[in-house]
Amino acid sequence: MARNKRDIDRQSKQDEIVAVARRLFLEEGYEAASMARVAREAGVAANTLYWYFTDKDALLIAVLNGLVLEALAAHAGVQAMPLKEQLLWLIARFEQAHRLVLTVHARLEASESVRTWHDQFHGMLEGMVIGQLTARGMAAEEATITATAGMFIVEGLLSHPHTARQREQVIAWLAGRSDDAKLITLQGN
Amino acid sequence: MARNKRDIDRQSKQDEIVAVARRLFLEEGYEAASMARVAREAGVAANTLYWYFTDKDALLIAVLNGLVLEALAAHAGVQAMPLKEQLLWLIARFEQAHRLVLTVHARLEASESVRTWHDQFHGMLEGMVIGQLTARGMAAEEATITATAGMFIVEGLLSHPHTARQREQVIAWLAGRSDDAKLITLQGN
DNA sequence: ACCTGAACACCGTTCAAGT
DNA sequence: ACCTGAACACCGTTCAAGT
Repeated sequence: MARNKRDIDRQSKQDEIVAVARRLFLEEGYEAASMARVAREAGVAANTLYWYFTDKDALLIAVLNGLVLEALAAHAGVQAMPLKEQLLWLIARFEQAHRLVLTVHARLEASESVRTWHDQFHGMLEGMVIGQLTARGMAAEEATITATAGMFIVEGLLSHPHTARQREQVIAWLAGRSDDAKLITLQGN
Repeated sequence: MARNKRDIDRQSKQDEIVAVARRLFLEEGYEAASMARVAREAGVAANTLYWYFTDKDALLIAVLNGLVLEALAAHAGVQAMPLKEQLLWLIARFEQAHRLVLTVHARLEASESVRTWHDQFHGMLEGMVIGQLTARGMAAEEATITATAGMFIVEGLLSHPHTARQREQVIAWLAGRSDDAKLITLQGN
């Protein structure tokens, strides 16, 4: 909670750096966008970045949090749609950030902070999917497995170039699978 | 086709370097294992590596080719098993190489040679899965989609830490999906 | 043909010094 | 508190020189 002017200044400066980093990370990739480059485009010396962020991974996480927060806000507008449409929306939205999906996975082993962020993100997203599936009548255990498989498929689509047709088909396949599970659940009752 | 002694010498020296690189890449990761380190443990100067390999990505590809070739040979012994068992075998086999799965994806954009290798590998593996699914009676188009989704799920399992129980369940879920498809195909006839 | 020492252009990060 | 110039320890890679 930023109170006084100093905190607000610090926050806005930090935001400015994150904005530059976000643009460069998305345009050229995490590895190709050096700290020196980010600093130059933000109008500060390279080592000044370390006054605001402990290291490059912390800067990455700040960028990711921004992207996720905006996506969550935008998701409110589509959360009433069928799950299949929501997944297609999600993939389309994160397509421009597909490089960062690969980056996060690549830095999992080297950076504990990235690993922590990744685990929390996965947990949150899976929780949302499980919630929707159970609300639609799927059994809890089946919903958990379906959510895990669904995450993997979404990640796969984001990580691999593919045609619009392929995307449609794979997501329809996934949705069909969860429909079957619901049917089986209902038959069981 | 190595004919004379010189070619054989070159080949064996190359193999020696690849063996060292493989051990280091698997143990410490591609990024952490520097060219200097590989060279030192192989008993040559760092720049000597560039006499045998054009760059670090070429060395990575040589390591990957070795792993894949050995896996293909070993696969002969399990190819009669149900697809579900084959997938579990595949995941168990590449578990120790899970870091390299992330590495390949991370280097897709930066390195054209890695991208080419990755695309060929995906094509080969998907082809094998599609072949098995159609041989078991699944329709061609459905088999293609199932194979794509299956690859994504296997990659997801290799990329994310998980329990043996989770692995069993997700693979069973996937196998169940392909059984349903076969059933539908048969009903259609 | 094969191998090397020395150098190059980077990289993320640290530190002492300034205001 | 905030920012910097200079340096540090690396990195992959290149090149001229040796045998």
